[in-house]
Parts: sequence; C-alpha cells; structure tokens
Amino acid sequence: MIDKREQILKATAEMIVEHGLQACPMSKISALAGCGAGTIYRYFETKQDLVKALFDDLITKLTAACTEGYDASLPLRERFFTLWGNYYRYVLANPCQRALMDQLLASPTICAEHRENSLTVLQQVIGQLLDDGKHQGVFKDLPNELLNTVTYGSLSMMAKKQQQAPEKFSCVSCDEEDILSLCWDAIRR
Amino acid sequence: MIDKREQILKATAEMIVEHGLQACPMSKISALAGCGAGTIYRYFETKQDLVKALFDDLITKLTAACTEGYDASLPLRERFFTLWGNYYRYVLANPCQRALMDQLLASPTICAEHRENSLTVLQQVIGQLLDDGKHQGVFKDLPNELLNTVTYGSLSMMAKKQQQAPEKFSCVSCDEEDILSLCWDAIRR
Amino acid sequence: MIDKREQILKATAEMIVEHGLQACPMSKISALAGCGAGTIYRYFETKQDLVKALFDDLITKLTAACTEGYDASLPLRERFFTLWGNYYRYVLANPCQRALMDQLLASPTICAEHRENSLTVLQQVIGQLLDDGKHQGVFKDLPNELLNTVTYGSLSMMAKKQQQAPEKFSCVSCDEEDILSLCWDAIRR
Amino acid sequence: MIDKREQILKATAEMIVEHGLQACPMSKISALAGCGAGTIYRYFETKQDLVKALFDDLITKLTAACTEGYDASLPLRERFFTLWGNYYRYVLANPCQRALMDQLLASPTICAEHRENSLTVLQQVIGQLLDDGKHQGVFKDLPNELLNTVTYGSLSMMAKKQQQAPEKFSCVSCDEEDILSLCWDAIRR
DNA sequence: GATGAATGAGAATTCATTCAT
DNA sequence: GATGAATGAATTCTCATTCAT
Repeated sequence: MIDKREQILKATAEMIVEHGLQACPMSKISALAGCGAGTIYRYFETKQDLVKALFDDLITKLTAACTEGYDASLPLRERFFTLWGNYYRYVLANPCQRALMDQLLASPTICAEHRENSLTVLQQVIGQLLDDGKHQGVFKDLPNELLNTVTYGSLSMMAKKQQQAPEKFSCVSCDEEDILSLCWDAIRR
Repeated sequence: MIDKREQILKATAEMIVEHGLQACPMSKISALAGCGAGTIYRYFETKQDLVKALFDDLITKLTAACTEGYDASLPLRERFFTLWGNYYRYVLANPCQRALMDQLLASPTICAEHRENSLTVLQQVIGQLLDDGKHQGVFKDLPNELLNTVTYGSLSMMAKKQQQAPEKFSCVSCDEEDILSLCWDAIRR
Repeated sequence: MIDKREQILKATAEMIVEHGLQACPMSKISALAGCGAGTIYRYFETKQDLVKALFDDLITKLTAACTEGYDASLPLRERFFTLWGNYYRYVLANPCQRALMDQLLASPTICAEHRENSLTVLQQVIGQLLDDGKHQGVFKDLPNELLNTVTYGSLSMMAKKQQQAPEKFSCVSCDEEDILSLCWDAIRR
Repeated sequence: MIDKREQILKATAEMIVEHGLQACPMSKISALAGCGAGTIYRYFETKQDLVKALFDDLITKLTAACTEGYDASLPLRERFFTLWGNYYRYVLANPCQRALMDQLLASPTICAEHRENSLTVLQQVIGQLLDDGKHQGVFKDLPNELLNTVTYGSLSMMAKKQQQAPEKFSCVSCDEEDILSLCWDAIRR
C-alpha cells in the first residue's frame, strides 16, 4: 500500500472539492481514504492541521510544477511563457487541485500570514522576471504587484472557467497560446 | 428598526467573511443580527436557503452597481470604463461583499447552475459590449469568454490583493485608471 | 418541572457514585437527568465544569448542614457535639453525597487550591472552636490541624464504613454518641 | 532491566496519582513505563485487570510494611505502636502509594468484595490486638470496627493532610508520637 | 517476546432546527 | 411575531485493544 498520509491528503482534497470545506466530516474522509477514523489523527493532530498540511502540499507541488524547466538566463518572452505556461497547464491538468486551491485561498481557514509565506518562493521568481522585464524596457513601468495580478488573475480565472463550463471554450483558438499572449500583451509596453 | 431580513443577511455575511463558511453557526448569526435564533427561520427556511439568499442578494446589488449610468449607445471605450469602473469601485468600496463573493463562488455550496443563472443579466450586457467592440474592429477577434475572463480575472484579483495587502499598493500609479487601461490594452486589437 | 440544573447535578452525582468518575459519560448523565445531551451544555461549559460545580454544590450544602444551630457562645462541649453531630448525621443521611465527596477529594480532578478555598468557611468555624478549647484548657495543646484531623478523619471514616458494611455496626452501642465521645476523648486534655 | 511488570505497575500508579483514574490512557502508561502499548497486554489482560493488580500489589506491600517486626506476644502498647507506627511511617514515606490507595478505595472501580478480601490479613491482626486489649481491660468496650475506624481514620487522614499541606505541619510537635498517642488515648479506657 | 500502527466503538461537544411561551 | 431553551443527530477526537512485523 502506498503512503497512508498521502492517501488521506488525497481523500481530503476530493471531499473538499466535491462537498465544500463546510461539509467534509472526518468520518467521510477516512472512509474515502480507506482507513479508520482514528488513523487520520496519527498523521495530523487536528482537522485544522490536516487542512493546513493539504494547503502546504498543494503549494509545494504547484511551485515545483511552475518552475520546472524555468531558466532565468533565457530570453524574457521565453521565461514568461515557460513559467506561466507551466502554471496554466498544471492547473488545467489538475482540476481538483485548482478547485481546492480556490476554496482554500478564499476561506479564512488558512490565515493570511500562512498563505503569504507559502507563496514566497514563487513570488520571488516572478518578481525577478518582472524586474528584468522593466529594466529591459519590455514591460510597462508599473508596480510588480499590478503586472503580476493581471497575469495571475487572468490565467487562474481562465482555468476556472474552462473547468466549470468547458463547452464555451471548445473553439480552436481558445488555447494556451491565446491566453498567454493576451497576458503578455497586457503587461508589455 | 430597519428591515430584519436585511440585518440577518448582513450578519451572515460578516460571519462568513470573518470565520469562513464552515464556522458560522446560526446561533452566532442570530446574536450578531440581534435577534433570536428562531427568528431567522421566519425569513429563511434552512441555513442553506439563507446562504443562497445571501448570494442572490449579493449578485443583485453587484449587478445594479455595475450597470449604473451604463448606456449602450455611448462610445465603446466609455462603455467599457463605465461598466468595469463601476465594478472595480464597488468591490473596493465593499470589501466584505467582495470577500464573501469569493468564498461563495469557490465553494460547491452554491451549485454551478444557480451561479450561472444569477449572472445572466451582467453577462448579457458584457456580451453585447464585446460583440460591438469586435464588430467595430476595436477588440481582438477572440471568444467573448476569453476576452471577458481576462478583464474580470484581472480586476477581481486586483481588488482582492489590494484588500489583503494594501501596503503593496500605496503608490500613486496603482489606481483605477492603470488597472482598467491594462485590461483595455489586453483585449483591444 | 423542578430546576433542570439541579436535576443534572443530581444525575451526575448518582452516576459518579455508582460507576466512578472514569465511567460516567455525558450521554448517560443526560439520560438519567431526563434531558438531551446538549442541554447539559446550557448549564455547564464542559464536563470538567460540571464536576467542579457539583463539588461546590456539595460543599455549600455540607457547610450549611454542619453549622445549622451552631452557636459560638454555647459551652464548648455543646459546640463540639453540635458541629460534629451535624456533620455525622448529615453524611449518614446522605450516603450518595458522602461517597461522592470521597471520590472528588481523592481525585486530582478538583485541584488542591479549589479544594482548599471551598472549605474556608468550615475551617474557620472549627479553628475558632479549637482555639477556644485550648484557651480554656479543655483541649490538648497541639496544633489545630492535628486535633481536627483526628476528629474529621474518624468521623468520615466511620460514616464510610457504616455505609459500606452496615452489618458490622448493627449493635446498639455504635451510635452517634459513642463515636463523638471517642473523638472528644481523643482531643481533650 | 528490572522486572517489566513492576515498571508498568509503577507507571500506572504515577499516572493515576497525577492525572486521576479518569485520565490515564494506556498509551501514556506505556510511554512512561518505557515499553510499547501492546506489551502491557502480555502482563495484564485488560486495563481493568491492570488496575486491580495494582491495588493488590499496593495492599500486599502495605500489609508487609505494617506487620514488619510485629510480635503478638509483646505488650499491648508496644504492639499498637509498632503496627500503627509502621503504617504511618510507610504512608508518609510513600506519598504516591498513599494517594493512589485513596483514589482506589474511593472509587467503585475496585468492587467492595475485592476490597474487603484483600484486607483480610491486616484486619485479623488488628482484630486480635483489639480483642486482647479489651480482654485486658485496656481498651474501651466498644466494637472493634469502631475502635479501629478511629485509629485508621485519624492516621490516614493525618498522612493525607501532611502530604497535601506540609506547611501546616512544620511544627516540632506534629510528629508520629503525638498522633499515635492521640489515637491510643481515644480508644483506651 | 516486544512493538506501535491501525482500528472503530464510544466519548465530549456542537449546532441546525423546533416549539412552548 | 419573536424568542431562546431544549433537543439529538452529527461531528471531532480519544483510547482500549489487536495484530502484522
């Protein structure tokens, strides 16, 4: 049998995505994970801890996915497309994780500070990319937060919409290229 | 005393924003609303109904705010800036409602169908705007969903970030103009 | 229906006496009290609080019973026999309360400080009695604690034994007079 | 390593004394005993059995301690002072065992019959002593139970008080001699 | 023999909902 | 109409006991 901790996290993720944070009792999580109710408490002290661990796990995997193959020495456009292409493909390929992240980021369950800390790595990579772009005169001379928000807001919303109403995006032109280009256009000079 | 139903909705909104959907018992809602626990049930059949009503109320107010002063016969740019300016100012001015909407839209508590229906009015207005823009050759020839998602995703994320970390946006240039222009740039040809 | 709080305390007392502190679930207490499990929590925040309240209640009743008709201006012997006679009759007449007190005083559930504080009133009355007796040269010139312990230890143990094995005390001479006299003899000069 | 059974009994005793019968899980007992949770079950069938064994162990040790050096052919006063002096010194020297006995004797966990049986040996020795004393006209002509209860009640309570509030007994005169003499005085003619 | 992870029945506690006042 | 005490099902969490290693 594979790692039990992993199984519990997976079951929790599925339960939250399907029924919402407010409707996923430990009993159902354990049933879905295929273990006794008490077993969860060997791996996580409280339900709160379980959810936090799930969040951390999510962020770790997302960070790894986004930065895969990313090389800060490549040309700017390539860096941008690699990073955000990685992000976009990852969330599209993992709808459950995307939906889960959505709920966790919207709820006060994960406190602001924890949320902030966990994203540090990714934010630094992005911050460097934007700084370089502004230096080279490629990006608009606006605060990183603003430039980044447009990109991240667009892509995350796009992924969400595609998963919630895929029929509206069946056309050929709605692919990764389009949406990434749109974002690129938005922030370049 | 103002309308009691309104008070209950307000109390529910505050509780959800502060403690999350999974931690707002009816008893605390009634206490915050200044009424007995039983009284809520005169206005809403179940807790589920209360939350749905809250969502509908939210959408109704948002729709009204966004379309205020909007005139489909005005020039395209003006229409765009009126509509999204309205949106952006409204969510910035009502952080509680913005945060609440975030949670409700992320959670499966409000089913997909209900969510979709409630946004019909706003979507039609936006759809018309985008169609007109593409007709006039001002907007990119991409699906409405895509164009709209970039705008909506950027603005909603922007408002969220400003509320969660206002210190990062204290600079002068981070104002409404910038962010709306960025969105306009992203979708125009 | 009489006071519900009182009923819950009574049920708790009976449960503890019959099954022990370690085997009286709230569910059984509520069943015995004739109320829903949740109702207990309207009156006591936690089980711990319930037990503490029970202890306080016990002490209050015991103090009242012991000091009934006690008058510090009466002759020493009369004062002694009134006070300890009251005590002895009370514990014999209320075996459940006596057994309960025994358990609560033996267990660390009620912390030492709380235990000490609750007995302050009774200890002052007894202290005065012993001081007066030593002044008058009637009692031995030994520390109050010691004199008192002999009396209290003897009487409480006596009551316990009589309740646990009444058959051994069926003889006529084992009455209140004997045991009180024995205690009086032990501490007088 | 010394006997593991002994270690488990010792750990159990400490846990019960510190946290009370109602709050000493097997897991914590095993941790304190320095063995696996399952190991306890090699030595004791159930938790109930463990507690019973602990009680029996306690009584055995107490009986041995009390009767050490006791000789029924010695003069009455010496017999009395040996026996109860042994008892008193033993409980003072072993506060944990004293406190534990207190809890076990107060709780219905150890059933009345078992309690009674285990004390048979000690009771016979004491019974003989009291019978002899009454025969010789030294003790009051009252039932053994009564005479014994005064002695045992006083001494056990005394030990308890000294351990719970040692500061009140710091005076020189509060020693073994005083308290034993007090008891002797109480029951002699 | 010893271990401690796993179990699930059962414990404390919460909370949506009802209903007598 | 409004109230909030009462309810008990449902929830989180604990712990005695088992058993594969």
